[in-house]
Amino acid sequence: MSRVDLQTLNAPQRAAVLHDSGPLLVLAGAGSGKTRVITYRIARVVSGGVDPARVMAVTFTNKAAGELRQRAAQLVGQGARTAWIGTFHAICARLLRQHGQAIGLPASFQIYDGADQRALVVQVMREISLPERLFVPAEVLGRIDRAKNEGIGPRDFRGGDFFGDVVAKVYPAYERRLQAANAVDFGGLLLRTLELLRQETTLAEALAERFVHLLVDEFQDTNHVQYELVRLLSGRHRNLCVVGDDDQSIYSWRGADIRNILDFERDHADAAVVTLEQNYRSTQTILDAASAIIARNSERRPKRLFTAAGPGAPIIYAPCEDERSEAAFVAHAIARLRQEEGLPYDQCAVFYRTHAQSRVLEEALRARRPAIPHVVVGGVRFYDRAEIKDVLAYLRLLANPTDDLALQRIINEPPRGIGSATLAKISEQARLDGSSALAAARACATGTGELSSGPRAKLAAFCTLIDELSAAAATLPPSALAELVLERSGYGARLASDPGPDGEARAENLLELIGSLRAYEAQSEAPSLPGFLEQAALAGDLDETPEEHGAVTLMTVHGAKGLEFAHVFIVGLERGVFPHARSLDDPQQLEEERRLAYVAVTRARQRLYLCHARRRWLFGQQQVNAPSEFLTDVPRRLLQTESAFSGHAAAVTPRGAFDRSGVRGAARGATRPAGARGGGDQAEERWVDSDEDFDQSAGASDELTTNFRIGMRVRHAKFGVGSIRMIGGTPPHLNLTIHFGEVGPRTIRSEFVLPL
DNA sequence: AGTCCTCTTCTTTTT
DNA sequence: GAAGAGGACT
Repeated sequence: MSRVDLQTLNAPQRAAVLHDSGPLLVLAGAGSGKTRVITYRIARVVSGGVDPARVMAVTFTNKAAGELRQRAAQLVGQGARTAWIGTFHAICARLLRQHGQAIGLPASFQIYDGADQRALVVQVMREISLPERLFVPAEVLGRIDRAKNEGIGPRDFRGGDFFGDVVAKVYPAYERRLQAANAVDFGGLLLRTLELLRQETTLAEALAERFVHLLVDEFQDTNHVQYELVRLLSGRHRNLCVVGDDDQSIYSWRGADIRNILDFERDHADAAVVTLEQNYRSTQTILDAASAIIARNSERRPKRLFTAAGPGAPIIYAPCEDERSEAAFVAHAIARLRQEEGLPYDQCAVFYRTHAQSRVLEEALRARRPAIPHVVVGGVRFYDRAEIKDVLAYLRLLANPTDDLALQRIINEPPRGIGSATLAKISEQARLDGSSALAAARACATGTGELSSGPRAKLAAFCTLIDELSAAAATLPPSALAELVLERSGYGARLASDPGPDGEARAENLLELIGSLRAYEAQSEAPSLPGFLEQAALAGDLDETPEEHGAVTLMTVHGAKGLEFAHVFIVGLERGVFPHARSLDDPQQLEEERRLAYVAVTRARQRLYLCHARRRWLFGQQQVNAPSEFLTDVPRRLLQTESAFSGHAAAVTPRGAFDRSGVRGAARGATRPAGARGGGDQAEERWVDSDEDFDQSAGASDELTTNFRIGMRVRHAKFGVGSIRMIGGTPPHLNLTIHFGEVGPRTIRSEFVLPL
């Protein structure tokens, strides 16, 4: 291993790299050189004589896979190219393309992304007349996805509860539709691969024989199906190296099961375990803060990060009046860093819990005198933009004529006079014939059905268009085909004739699409339309992180995993924002939020800024939130408060005052006629308005009053306004007063005193 | 059939 | 505050 210098590794890292054979668990704390261990290990295995083509390394994101591939190539040279390095989804797609026929999947199958899945669920629900008002399609889909992640196919799915029984009706129909469209969804890529390996045991054995070494990155994020896949593929040689950090498990909502890493030793009795605790990234101060946050979780392997670096600068705590001054603070601080320390912008990053928070920050960065260059990573995926999806739908239909979803998307896009009435006839025809929508459209256009001549001619014209394009698809490279689609469909012309402000942006996006098609053709060995569509479907929204662009990076905490920056700002540290409101009443979800906070904090190398806003405009409403517990968990000695900014922070909400206009349900509900449609029923909302700065709250006074609104549903009346008082003394008591709004002349009000 | 407007709903995180 | 659905109007 010529270029692998073991001397640069610390003892446990070296142990992990040199571990010979058998299962290996590497518990890698944040910033402990995890990627290095993986790449060095690959290099060592290869230099030890193993054919790189017999090494598989699996990651979760395309970004991580790309980095791994690149760094492996640096160490082993071009031979690394033949190694199987990719995301679970990409590797499964590859296996299914090669061998999927055995389970009835044509090699040209399509990959449906989240949007496609949702559309499909809506269709199925309409088909079996499930009211969307009652059953939210996204939740139905969520349940289906969860089942898939747990390895439960449509046949094995049992509802178990009221909602589950509804899902049990949708799931099989949904799966049938997928099959009919020759499509596989994200979960299906994994589940069907598992199905394939279980059914085709010869194939499974051959693959297990082939892959001498299997490495899995971010093992804490594996779900049950992924775990099984790994188990099967590594079953022959048992050289399974899993790397992960239970404290950084932040994808349980996607089916990740933290138990996979916590129980690895139980499942592999002879597993070697290496723990990497030395951190090479952050200052001790930052690590202390991170430890203080994560220490409150119960489900974790105890470990303690340490660093040889000194304590470094204190963490800046910035309480702000509202989200705008919070954003202004961030912009101000970055500008100052730039001015006083000459810090490059790309050394700074701002993390938030949800994408919705990025807007204010962008505005604030743009508003500064010399505007601060910035990049927002993630958000709307490129391939999710409407115009891109439209053109892709044409391409998909050409690649796969049974893709009904694609047909429906473009049959009247651009408008060509084919409306809902015609569409209904087509789907009726498709149902009668048991054919695809495109075939049914052809039948309607040529047959003597009850379609009147006008629509029929329009439909015929559309069919001719598709025929013409399919003929071209046989000979043209994908990029030329896309151009032809734009030209012949009239899509390009329509876009050109629409010079709206974002019309230009959309035209640009289409050019970029053509560009990415060309890039794909240049870089791929055997470019094909299905190949490109696969790449597009599997592309994530944060695949390329432009760190070299000299710009401040704005992203969600989820997007930040695996990255590091010299200066990190975490904004919106408020109860209800981060931790997210939906996690507040579930201890397990709260633990995940905590891990998320841990991930955020450990991204910082030198300086960390923790911000929160007292008031925030959210849901189009002014809200008042208490500081996040993740903030208050950080020991005071690590913090330096910076409230001098803009003077707003000094303003304290008068005790007991509560802006009536902020009371959404009470104000609106009162004016709404009784018995109006029940659609307005809201999910529960809660947040707390604290009068006290959290800095002073502990011990400073024995009485603390906060106002709050609580949401509850009592028939159609909702929401209360109230106050909560902590009464000192031993034992301490809570005084809870709730106004349930006015009913006629009466105020409904309740008061409780609760011992703690 | 298409367009425009209003009303409603919903907001986590993503391969 | 945005996007989607549904309704009314052209």
